[in-house]
Amino acid sequence: MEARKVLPRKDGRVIIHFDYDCFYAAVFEAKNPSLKGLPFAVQQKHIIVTCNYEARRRGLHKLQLINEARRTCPDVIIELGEDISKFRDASKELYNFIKQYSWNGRIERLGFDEVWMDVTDIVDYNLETINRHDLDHSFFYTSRDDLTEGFDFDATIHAGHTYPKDAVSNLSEDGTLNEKDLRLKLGSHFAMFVRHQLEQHKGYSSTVGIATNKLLSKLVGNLKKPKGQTTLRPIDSIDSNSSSVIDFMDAHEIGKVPGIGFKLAQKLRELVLQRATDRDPGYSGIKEHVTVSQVRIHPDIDCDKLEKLLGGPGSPHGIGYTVWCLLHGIDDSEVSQARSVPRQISIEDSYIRLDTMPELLKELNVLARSLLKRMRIDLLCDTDDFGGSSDDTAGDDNHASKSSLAGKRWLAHPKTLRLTTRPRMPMQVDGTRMRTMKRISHSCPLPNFVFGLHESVDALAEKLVRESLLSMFRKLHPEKSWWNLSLVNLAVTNMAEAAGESRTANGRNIGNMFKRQEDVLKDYRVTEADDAVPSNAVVDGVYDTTRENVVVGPMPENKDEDSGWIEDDSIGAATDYCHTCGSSVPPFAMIAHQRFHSPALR
DNA sequence: CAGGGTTAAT
DNA sequence: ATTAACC
Repeated sequence: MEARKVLPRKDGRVIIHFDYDCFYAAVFEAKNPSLKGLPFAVQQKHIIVTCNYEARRRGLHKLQLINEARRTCPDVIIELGEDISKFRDASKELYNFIKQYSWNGRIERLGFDEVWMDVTDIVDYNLETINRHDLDHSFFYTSRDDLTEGFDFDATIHAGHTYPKDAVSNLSEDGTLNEKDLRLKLGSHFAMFVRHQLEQHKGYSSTVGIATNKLLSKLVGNLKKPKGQTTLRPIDSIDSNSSSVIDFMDAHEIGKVPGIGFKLAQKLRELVLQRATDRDPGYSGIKEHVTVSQVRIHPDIDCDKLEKLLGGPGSPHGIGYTVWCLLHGIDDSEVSQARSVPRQISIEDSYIRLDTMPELLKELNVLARSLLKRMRIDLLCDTDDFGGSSDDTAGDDNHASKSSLAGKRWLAHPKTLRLTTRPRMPMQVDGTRMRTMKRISHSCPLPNFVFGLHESVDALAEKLVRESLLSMFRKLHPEKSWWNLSLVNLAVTNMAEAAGESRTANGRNIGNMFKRQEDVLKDYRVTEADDAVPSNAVVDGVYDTTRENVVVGPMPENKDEDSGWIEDDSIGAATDYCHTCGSSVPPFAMIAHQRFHSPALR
């Protein structure tokens, strides 16, 4: 390994990061706009998960206890947000909306309320056509195909705010630096435009950051929190003695840097504060505010030392180098391509107390049902009807509410089923409870019967619990050990995409093209500018979307994996029911089943 | 370190 | 197959 000098940041890209403002609250407000002026919060279990800005003005904040919130603001309106399906739906809708403005498909979601977009290609295209002698009367092309689509803008300035606040605007005259700056200016105007479309057509406001990589774009957006946008201009002095990026990163608390989570942050703090962050007898609430600069300045900080400190069993290789890069604002990770199917589907719930078999079985059934429903929503698509639409006209086939399943096929088959629990730690002698959030999990092949569309979700869920989940649970919590769960999570992972899979066409397996449903955008006309929008950036555009969305990616290599899932040979017709847990158990297995219960009951 | 997740990298 | 990290 070489002693690296300043390996330069790559500033060749333009990345936009969107963050929808108080998203959960905004979803409720979109449906019920009268909430907007009122203090409004969304509750999950006993906490406020988010609240709108009116509520924040009155002293509420995220992750606040309900009681405390009501005391602080008796007028607050609270809605329950434990069922997250509407948030998921809204998130997908907004994501798909933004995606229409992407040319290269590099658009990535993080959680429900954040999206990155790599607009390098769009910026470069516009850079080629822009008139450098009349920058303040520029036109931004938002479509390659239709040159009437776009908006007027002033390319001499950034849209919105910038990080070096009012940086030396035209400091460098030598092409390269200005070119960098110009690219980000274009990016900022495009960001303003998309953000504006979002607000006009979907009713959601967002906060955005524009920079040359994912890390910086996300962080810089935070500077103007509600409804703002900020561009980070990478300005390095010629002698490398000063850098806006370094300055920007330096001020951050170490744990605020994306990619440095709880554990890494703790280790870095220990390094800087020498060995005493937590559990320091004598001190309880020390200020453990360690900044990026403190770590970066620290003598023991180079890639190798960091690797020794942070690397270990279970950590990714090269973590030291990665962290070193993050501290310096370097992040070469790509904005990932939009995917047509998720990598994983999981659902979970948490419990105050879950320590008996009947309760567990009930909860497993509930979770399994939701999981199967979600699989049918996210993984099932209409089988291609060739032009002549299949009876989707008036004739609702026999009342069938399940009619929708008729012509459906699976876009992907998850191959793995995973059960995760978070055991509640037993009480200690002093009555305290070792706080541990650790999860444990067990996985197994997902039985193929779950893909059957003729059986009801309820029936399939029961079968899944009986034939897979119970034995998995037993491996996580072996007999003899008493358990009390604070969380149960069920997931299907390891998606095998079924691209050209054709079981029906014997022998004939023509590579089938499938076109994604195209979102049909009506023509839009924008008339209003956002607060932060400079008046000259008012956009006036007409859009049409004939976006081809070809699914690229590895061919499915569909290994067998279909054809005859062998039933668990020990499962016969279940005729008896367990008196303890109520599950149906084949007679020959009842003895073992009972044994399963008894030691657990102490 | 709350709650209901998702993703990436072992 | 399991965990860390992120929202």
